[in-house]
Amino acid sequence: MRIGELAEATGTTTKTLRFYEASGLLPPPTRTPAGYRDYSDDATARLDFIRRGRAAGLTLAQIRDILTVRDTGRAPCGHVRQLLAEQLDAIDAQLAELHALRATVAQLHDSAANAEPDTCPPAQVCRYL
Amino acid sequence: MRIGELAEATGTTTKTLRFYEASGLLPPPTRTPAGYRDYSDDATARLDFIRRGRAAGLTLAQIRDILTVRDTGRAPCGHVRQLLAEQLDAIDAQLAELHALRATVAQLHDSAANAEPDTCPPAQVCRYL
DNA sequence: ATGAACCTTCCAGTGCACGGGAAGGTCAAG
DNA sequence: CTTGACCTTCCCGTGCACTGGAAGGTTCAT
Repeated sequence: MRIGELAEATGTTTKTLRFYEASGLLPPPTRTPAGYRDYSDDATARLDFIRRGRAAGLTLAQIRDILTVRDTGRAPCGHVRQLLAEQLDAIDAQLAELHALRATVAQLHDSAANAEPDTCPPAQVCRYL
Repeated sequence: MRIGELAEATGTTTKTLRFYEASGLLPPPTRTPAGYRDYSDDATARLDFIRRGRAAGLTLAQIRDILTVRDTGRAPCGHVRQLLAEQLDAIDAQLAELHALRATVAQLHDSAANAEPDTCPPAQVCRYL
């Protein structure tokens, strides 16, 4: 498939796909005689993985590290385990912070929802936050 | 308190404090006769709020919106509730994605931890990922 | 064979959240 | 009265993840 089709299929842009290739996230695909990029089907799975990682806040460098280990396989297994453990720790830390923020925002929202409309007259400071 | 003390007290830098002021996150403090910034104590609480939001992945623009509403208080209460609800939704979506990523990374890590060392001979592709 | 819709490389710019460092003013200690 | 640590503004640089646009080649339908 050509770059435009892959971009369409994965909900991204041709610009981003070339950028990912230059950044080492996508392996250089084969080319047609005219020089067009010709992607195989597993590119979509790879891009889905990248998209999931991005949506969860991983950097491209982190995602590239995981993919590189997967691709080369020459890294010692201990290194793979360590890398995955580090990613798990990072994700857990992020989850903890996100849960904490959710709690405070939820509390603010509850007090705003439970307040009487009359307790917030115009021209007075709104103390929901 | 002066800008250096405030930076020290909140674990940030004078550069960041001036940047926050220019970005509308911190109100311009009073000045000493010499032109030095002279912060009141509630600046530390405000910066703690900013720090919590940042740690959880909110942008400065989102934090500024919340702070602006709090400061002016002239926004209708419905707007405040809506803003908080949107933040909650965004946080929940981020949490869901982060949980999903955690699950896949945890699975990879488990299979790596449970694998026999001998099943990963050198020069063979490591299929932990 | 011509026009639209693709594709190529390359270079430059964007938005975010700062950080570096210059050039100069201020303040307390010795 | 000088030294050093602070402060001021101003402007440029950085890293990340793209995004825009120029200049040109390819493919395909009409």
